[in-house]
Amino acid sequence: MASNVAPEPKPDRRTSILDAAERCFGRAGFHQASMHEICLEAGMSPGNLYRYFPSKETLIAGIAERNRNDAAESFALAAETENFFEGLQQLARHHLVDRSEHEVALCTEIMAESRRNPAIAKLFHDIEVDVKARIRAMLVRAAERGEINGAIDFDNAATMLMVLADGMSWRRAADPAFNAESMLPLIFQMVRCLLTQPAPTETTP
Amino acid sequence: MASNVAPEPKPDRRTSILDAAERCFGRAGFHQASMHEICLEAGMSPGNLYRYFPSKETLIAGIAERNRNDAAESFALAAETENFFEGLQQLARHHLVDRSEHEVALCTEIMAESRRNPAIAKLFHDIEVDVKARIRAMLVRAAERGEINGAIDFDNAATMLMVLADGMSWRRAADPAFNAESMLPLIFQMVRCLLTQPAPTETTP
DNA sequence: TGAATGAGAACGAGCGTTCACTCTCATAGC
DNA sequence: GCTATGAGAGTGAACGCTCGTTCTCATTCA
Repeated sequence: MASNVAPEPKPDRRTSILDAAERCFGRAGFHQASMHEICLEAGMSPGNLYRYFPSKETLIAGIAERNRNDAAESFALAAETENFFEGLQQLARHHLVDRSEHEVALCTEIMAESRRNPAIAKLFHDIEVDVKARIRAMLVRAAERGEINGAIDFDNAATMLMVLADGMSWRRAADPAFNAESMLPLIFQMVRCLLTQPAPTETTP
Repeated sequence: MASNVAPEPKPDRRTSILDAAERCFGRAGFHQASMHEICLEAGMSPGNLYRYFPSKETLIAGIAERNRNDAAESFALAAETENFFEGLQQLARHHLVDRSEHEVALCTEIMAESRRNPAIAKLFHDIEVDVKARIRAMLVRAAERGEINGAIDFDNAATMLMVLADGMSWRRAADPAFNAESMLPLIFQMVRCLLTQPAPTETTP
């Protein structure tokens, strides 16, 4: 991380700018946070900041990319556990409970932005696909080990787990007083049911 | 709802402006849609539009209020069914599947805005509280009828249902290709489990 | 010395908003 | 019947301001 081979002389400068921007964006939103504000937060003049990021757009993209990559990475770690439900529990705690309010706020911002900024949308979508593939792989492995029902639709089940995670995120964003931890037992009750019971008769009345 | 006692001569003008604003906001976001754009969409000059809404802020608040009220209202209707699971199914279809992509987009915008605009936050929170109370009442009534387990924690269960709904919303927002309808069977499998099975042993390891 | 690094005033564009004005039309006065 | 009156709907150029960005110039370091 410290010494790059080729042409990245001081990555710390860039990350500290991203840190400052993240604070401002989380506080005020992508389009209400001004570059002056970010410069102030980063302790840096506009002229200098623009030597590291050529536009506000790239700053937004940088934040979004870093945030999404962090999520995907933390995910990859927990996906490697031997016991499926234990891995899932660890994942849930990290992703649903431990995240700061600030991170949750940033997520809502990225989400809203990705609906109108194609570059962000692509980033967002690619990582979503990656995460879903990982969850699916976790499920398949768990089924092979006999931990969950092998007859379920793995794609739908993976999507459902993402729905649950998203729901917890949105709830945290909507209500600062929401106690994510207290919901975990119910979440796991439902997930166990989802993954171990036979699929319901697919009636669509 | 109507603030003035007597002289509300042409409410259609206000709603048609709100309609135009909703289209613009959904397309570009609250802070990237310009008043000029909204004026154009409404077929009206800025000067005239400002006779109906004194600021962009009030326009945003108007949109958010209308949107939230619509959601709460559609909710109140379905909550009155006799059979609990039937009412829930109807509610789910209306709220999770039938909503247009545009409405979903607007929701992400309102959510992001409510994290930094206290007026919107209050609006948002009040309606959330109202909806949760309604769901809770539905659950209590269902328990009295013996449709669901009477020993569950009604508050947590109501919150969990909202988590599910939020998750579906967010998933739709994140992925335009997401097929909400195909998830309904799984949702209902999980909800049945949540509401009819005994609560899990509350281990927090 | 020369390149890298940094500062901060300045710029033009675009924003939300205002203001001076016109148009429309029902009523009043003759 | 015809014009004067006045109130409200509607207009759009213009304003002040803030924004993202750039430019010029200083400082630091090797």
